[in-house]
Amino acid sequence: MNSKQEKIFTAAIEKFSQKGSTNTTMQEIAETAGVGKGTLYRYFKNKEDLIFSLIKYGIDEMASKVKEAVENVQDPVKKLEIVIEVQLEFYNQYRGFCKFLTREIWGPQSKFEEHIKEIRTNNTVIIEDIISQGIEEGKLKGINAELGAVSLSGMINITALHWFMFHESFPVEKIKENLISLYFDGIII
Amino acid sequence: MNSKQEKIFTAAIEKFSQKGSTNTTMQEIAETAGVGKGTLYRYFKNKEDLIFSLIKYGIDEMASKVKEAVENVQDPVKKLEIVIEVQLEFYNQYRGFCKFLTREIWGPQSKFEEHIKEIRTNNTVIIEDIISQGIEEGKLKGINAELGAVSLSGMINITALHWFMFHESFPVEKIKENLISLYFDGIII
Amino acid sequence: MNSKQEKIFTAAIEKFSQKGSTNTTMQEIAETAGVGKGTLYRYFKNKEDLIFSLIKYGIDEMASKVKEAVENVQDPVKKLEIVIEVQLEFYNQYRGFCKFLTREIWGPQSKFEEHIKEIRTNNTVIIEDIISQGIEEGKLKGINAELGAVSLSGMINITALHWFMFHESFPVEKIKENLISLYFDGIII
Amino acid sequence: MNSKQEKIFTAAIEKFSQKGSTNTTMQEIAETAGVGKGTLYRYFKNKEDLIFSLIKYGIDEMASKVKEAVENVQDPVKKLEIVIEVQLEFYNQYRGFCKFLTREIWGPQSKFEEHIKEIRTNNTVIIEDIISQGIEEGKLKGINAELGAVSLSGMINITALHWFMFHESFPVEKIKENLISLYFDGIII
DNA sequence: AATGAATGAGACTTCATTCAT
DNA sequence: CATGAATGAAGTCTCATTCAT
Repeated sequence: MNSKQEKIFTAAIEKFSQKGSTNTTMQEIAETAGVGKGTLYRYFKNKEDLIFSLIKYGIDEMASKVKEAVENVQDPVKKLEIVIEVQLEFYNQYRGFCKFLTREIWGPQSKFEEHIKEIRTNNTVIIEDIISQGIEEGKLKGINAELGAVSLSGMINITALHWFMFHESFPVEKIKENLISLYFDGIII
Repeated sequence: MNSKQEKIFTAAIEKFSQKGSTNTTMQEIAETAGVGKGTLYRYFKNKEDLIFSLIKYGIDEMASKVKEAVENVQDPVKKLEIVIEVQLEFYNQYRGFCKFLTREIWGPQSKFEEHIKEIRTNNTVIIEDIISQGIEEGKLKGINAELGAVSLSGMINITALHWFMFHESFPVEKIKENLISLYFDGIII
Repeated sequence: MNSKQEKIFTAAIEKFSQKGSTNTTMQEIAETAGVGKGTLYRYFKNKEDLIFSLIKYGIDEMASKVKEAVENVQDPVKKLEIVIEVQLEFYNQYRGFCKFLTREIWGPQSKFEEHIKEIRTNNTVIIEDIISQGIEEGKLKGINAELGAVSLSGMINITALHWFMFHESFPVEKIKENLISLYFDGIII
Repeated sequence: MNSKQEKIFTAAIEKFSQKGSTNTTMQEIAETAGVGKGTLYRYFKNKEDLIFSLIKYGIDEMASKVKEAVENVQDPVKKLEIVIEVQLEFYNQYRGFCKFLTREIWGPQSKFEEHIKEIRTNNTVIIEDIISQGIEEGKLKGINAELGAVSLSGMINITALHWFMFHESFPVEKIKENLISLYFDGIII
């Protein structure tokens, strides 16, 4: 990735996570990134494009990390455990992005609703497929796979966000254990 | 509640849920409510106050419905079932509010962060208390009660929102069953 | 006409005639008119709308003055004389508008080209009709009426503009005589 | 003339005639000319200089064509006929320049007002001198020579522009005949 | 010499808020 | 009390110009 674009991305996430995308001005992003205001518009068509690119970049990044981690694992139960672990780690490492993402993904997407749907789907579908596989193999309960995937997504996302906002520390290991216990002892037959 | 204030609330939720609070102008709210722009400022100090009042009103409303429904029930397991049911029903009935709330509650609270924390806590604490009670009574697993509460909250909220946005219908009964199955068979010993 | 709109019109013509519409900022117009910047946008959708409204208003004004002056005259030659006189007087009285109009009417109309054509036509057609009438009555030479109308329009407009820019005074009477002599002794049989 | 400068001139006229000089960016001109943006600044001090150079180049070109064509002619009436013919031909051949010129020459000259005056004068004075000569020789009416020159200029310019904008074809011969008839039978004793 | 990435002044426009009616 | 015309701070975006390569 281009180094200047990277600086802009980093600056944007920092600001967006602190103040929300709507309350952050392009001016602020430029200053934080250490570039001129006009430079932002060389790399992104407009503010909306910058936001959308960030969402896409972040989700794709997370999704690919999850895919990679799960690739050579066969057991769907083990796979789900890895999903939880990787996502928690990702959120922990990129807390700003986590905050930013949660807001934007449920926001009024107006212009790029379709893209957001697609992006969001890409992420959820990974989990959904694992659950479907697990159900077929008789290792997981026969619940609605989509609902199972969305629920897990929501649990992880909201819990992480809650901890970032209400607690000083984020004990990934402890939270992971709890979430797995909570989600597994129900879903495993 | 004053009738004019109610009209404003209704109009605001309608607009906020469609376009987000930042993309909604006071003008639009006034027009939708059928009152003059200046009138909004008789009932609310400013836009921020209107947003905050809405959040508070909505959450308090939901919390009081939950409290009321749970009041005379002893069994914590039954209580949790009721929580899920009541919240799903509430979101279903006030879909606009559900969308609005999810965005705002995780948004950049800037000015009234403390109030939001308090409000959000009020809601989560109900669930947390039920879980604590259940653990003491030996009916629920000994997980971290706060995490259990936040997880449930997230599951319900995100799942509801997902269904509103990706599916035509919202089969409350079916979703309730699935969520209960998912959450219960794990948390119940 | 609304008094504030009139103030804006006057201010806009003053500025536009001095610096051209593109080099005049909405800020300047607001200041000159003694109103707030936002007020401009209560009366006009945007800058383009303001420019277009001015053109339309001015041309309609001039056309209606011409029509009125010519109404009860029968002789087409006398009519043409009146046209020249009225237009010169109009340009003389509203020099700023004359400058502004000449630039805009031949400018890159982009968005409202069709409207401009219509407006410009409305004005030229009055002269064209008089010429056609004169030809039918055998009092004017059988030249192309449209060309005759456009030529006269151009002569008047460019001559007026030239005098405003290169001479201190604008001797309407003298110029009128010269133009009539020039245009008449050719067109009259 | 340098070949790269010529490419820039051609590109600039094309764009200016289409969108007006203010609505054309240096970027666009560079792209159309097939050179880098920075190169424009090797050949012209800035955008204003480019515009001014174009005006000067075009008018000088036209004026020299007129001068050349008129050089060995004695009769002032014949001279005027040639002026009309040459200018119409010139406009017809360089329609884009005709549009561009008409706008700019009457535009808000701000920075180079004096130069424009000089340039414009150069052109008008040729006609003015012919008229003066004709008056002295007793072949033309004793009207104000400057007004006669400006009027003819205006007639030709505006008529040409009108035909470019409102009609598909530009029948030079027909228009020439009409203009000569119109202008001559009045100005010739 | 030629290029085009980078810059930032400045333009247009929106909208929360005020206040005279 | 209610209204909506008026305001101007502030935001997004454009584009002439510079300068390192």
